[in-house]
Amino acid sequence: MTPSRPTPSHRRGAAVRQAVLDATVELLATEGLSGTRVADVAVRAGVHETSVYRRWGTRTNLILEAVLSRMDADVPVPDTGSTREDLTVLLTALAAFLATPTGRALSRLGLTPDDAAQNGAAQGAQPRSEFWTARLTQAAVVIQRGIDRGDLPPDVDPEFLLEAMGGALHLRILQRGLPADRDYVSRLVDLVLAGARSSR
Amino acid sequence: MTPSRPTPSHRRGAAVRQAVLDATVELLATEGLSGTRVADVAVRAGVHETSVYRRWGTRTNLILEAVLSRMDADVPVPDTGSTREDLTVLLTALAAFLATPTGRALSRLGLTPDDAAQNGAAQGAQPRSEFWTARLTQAAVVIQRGIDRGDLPPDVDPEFLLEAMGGALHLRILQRGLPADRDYVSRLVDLVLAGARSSR
Amino acid sequence: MTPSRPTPSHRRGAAVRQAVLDATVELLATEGLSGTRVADVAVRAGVHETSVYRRWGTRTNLILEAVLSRMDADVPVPDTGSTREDLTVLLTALAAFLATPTGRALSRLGLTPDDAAQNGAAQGAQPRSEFWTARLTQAAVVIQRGIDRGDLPPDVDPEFLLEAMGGALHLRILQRGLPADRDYVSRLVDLVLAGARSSR
Amino acid sequence: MTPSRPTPSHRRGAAVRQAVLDATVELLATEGLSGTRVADVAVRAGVHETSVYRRWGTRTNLILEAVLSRMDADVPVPDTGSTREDLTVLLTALAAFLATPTGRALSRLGLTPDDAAQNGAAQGAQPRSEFWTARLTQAAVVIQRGIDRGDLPPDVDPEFLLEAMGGALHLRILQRGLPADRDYVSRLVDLVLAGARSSR
DNA sequence: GATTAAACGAGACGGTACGTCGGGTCTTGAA
DNA sequence: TTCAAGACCCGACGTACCGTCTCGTTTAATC
Repeated sequence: MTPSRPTPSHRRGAAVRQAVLDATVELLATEGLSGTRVADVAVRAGVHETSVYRRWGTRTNLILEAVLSRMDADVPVPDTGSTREDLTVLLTALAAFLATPTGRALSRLGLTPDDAAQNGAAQGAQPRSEFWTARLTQAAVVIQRGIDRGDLPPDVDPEFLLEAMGGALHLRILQRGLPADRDYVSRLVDLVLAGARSSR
Repeated sequence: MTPSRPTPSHRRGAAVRQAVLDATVELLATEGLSGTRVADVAVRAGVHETSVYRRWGTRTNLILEAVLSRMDADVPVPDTGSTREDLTVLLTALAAFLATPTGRALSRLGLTPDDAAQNGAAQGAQPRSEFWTARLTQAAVVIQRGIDRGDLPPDVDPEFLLEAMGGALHLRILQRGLPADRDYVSRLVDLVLAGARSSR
Repeated sequence: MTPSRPTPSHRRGAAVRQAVLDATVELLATEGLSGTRVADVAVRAGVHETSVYRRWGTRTNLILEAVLSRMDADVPVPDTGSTREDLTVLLTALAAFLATPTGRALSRLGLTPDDAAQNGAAQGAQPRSEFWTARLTQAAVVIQRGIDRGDLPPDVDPEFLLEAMGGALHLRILQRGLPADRDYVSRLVDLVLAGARSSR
Repeated sequence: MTPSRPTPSHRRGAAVRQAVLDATVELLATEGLSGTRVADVAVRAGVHETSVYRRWGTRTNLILEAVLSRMDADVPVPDTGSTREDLTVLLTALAAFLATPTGRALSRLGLTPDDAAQNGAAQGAQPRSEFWTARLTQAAVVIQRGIDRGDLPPDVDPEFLLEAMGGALHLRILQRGLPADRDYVSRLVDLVLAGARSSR
């Protein structure tokens, strides 16, 4: 299954890192979030548990990194020439990813440890938050191209629109456990596009 | 099935039940999700830990029930006479609830145990899923009144619209850790209302 | 198996008592000591758990009474006309009983609750102790008949001899888990009889 | 399999092991069997409860090992030059040990878990059984020396005699809760010695 | 034959201990 | 320096079973 993973007893740096990340994603996919234990990851990666802790510090960090890297790979930003098509493709990929055990894990990781951000302001590094912001910013080009193309009015807020669409999928798939098929995505894109064109 | 007359045990049971649920909500609010331990809940409720396990079986069940009952109480369905206003009020309340530690807990509870729904179909009872469905159905009257009033075209799908709006808040608040102020809610309502009026 | 046990919903006194005792012995035989739970006994006896506690107070009391009554029934005092034969029969029956799960339970019940008799003197009722004393006294007639018959010198201590023989079986069967066959019993009787005849 | 050199983990392990065993014996002596809780043992040994479970698996295993090691230390095999004296010393020590809370615990530990040995044959490791066998074998030299010395006929069975004497003490002290003073031990030795010399 | 007290059914609860799980740390030896 | 190895710490979860409590209900003896 996994390509011959060299285990020369003492591998170094990047090799260990990648092996662990791969093992994490695999376990996430087969065992789910709570079934993904650091010890198991270590065994599967052919690495000692201590090494994992040395590098990532906590289980949450490890999983977060694994999941986010996976999402980056699985949900690319398309460029088909059509705003509508771009969004459909993007959201379909997102829906597919979220339906995955790996994707499901994302929603359960909490901002940093638990809900540390109890006080109004975000005081520390919040990897997940930053990730979403980065992700939305990346995807914003799809909207931007629509504006440039004249498909959309120039005053729309790209991130806002994407947040609305992504959020719908998030809620439907992750919270409600319902599927988001092509038709659903289509209606969603239509709704938001129509709203964006006529609002204000 | 409902006992014709509430036996004394039932009466005592109900008292215990409520005390535990209240204690859970309180701890959720002050200690956060991971800080809410069954033992502490029991102490605070003046009840023995075993009684909690007898009734709810697992920590997750307990917290789920507590959170959901709380949300029902904190996010009522308004009826102001204006569709726009109804939605604004509803979503503002939802946003406020989600920003709460109690609300935050909701997104981290997973469908039933972990991600048990690995196999395509939902095979068991999934309290959270059912809850959202019920919640959206309840709130659908707001949209329906808009249709009756002529505010919205008759062919819109109430749950779909609510899912889109609720999802946006969900993603923004719970995943991104950003606030959703009144203005944000406003724009969201505008977007979806405009989309609903002109799409298709 | 059990003869039609009348279960007219609310049985009284002696009937309940006997049903519970029977159920206890049965469970002891099939499930062993630690597998004999009060709740199970109650179910099997067709009686409510509370009734068991009302009557016997503690699990230990219940089991003790059940075991002792059983031993009285299973290990009768014989009278064959021969001292040697009497002892052989008696000890063989005892060995058989001790090899039983029910018999095995006896050695694990402790004097009263735990080891309450830490202080030198026995301060309370110790049913098991009394039971053994009574049992040895009963069986002493076998020795006494031997004395009367001239088989044994008049100054031997009946209880002492029985204690030695019973103890050997006890240790061998209950502690060592070894069988005590007819030959073993025979040698034991020979040893003690020979000792009693020639000592002092 | 035995590690050629004790690794540091082993060294630390041994320290923990001894501390736990000591703590167990102490608690056994002061609190009795049922008062000896794993948690308390751990605290007293300055070790975490989990470490105890890691090593011994169950409370029973722990206590068994503690008790048996203690008995080995408290009941040495004497060599006074006189068979009668050897036996008296040996049995007196045994009686003293059995009268101890620690000794008392021995009789209540069951063969392995409960009465698992329900089926005729001993299918697994039964530490207590093996212990007694080893103990009797050790003590057999006392009898053997008696034979060599001409005190006893050459065809007597050493273990058999010891079992008889040990069993008497066992029954008297552990089951009947009665004391076994020096005179009692004396009579017991006399009885068995006389029997052994003249029987058959 | 109605009344009443003792015994029983029923079900939840209190309480204590056992054992499990998994995240995370520490020490030492070796590559 | 990094990693392997293995025991440990720590804290929470969940389970098992004993025994108690309250109250409704039945039964048997009494008036």
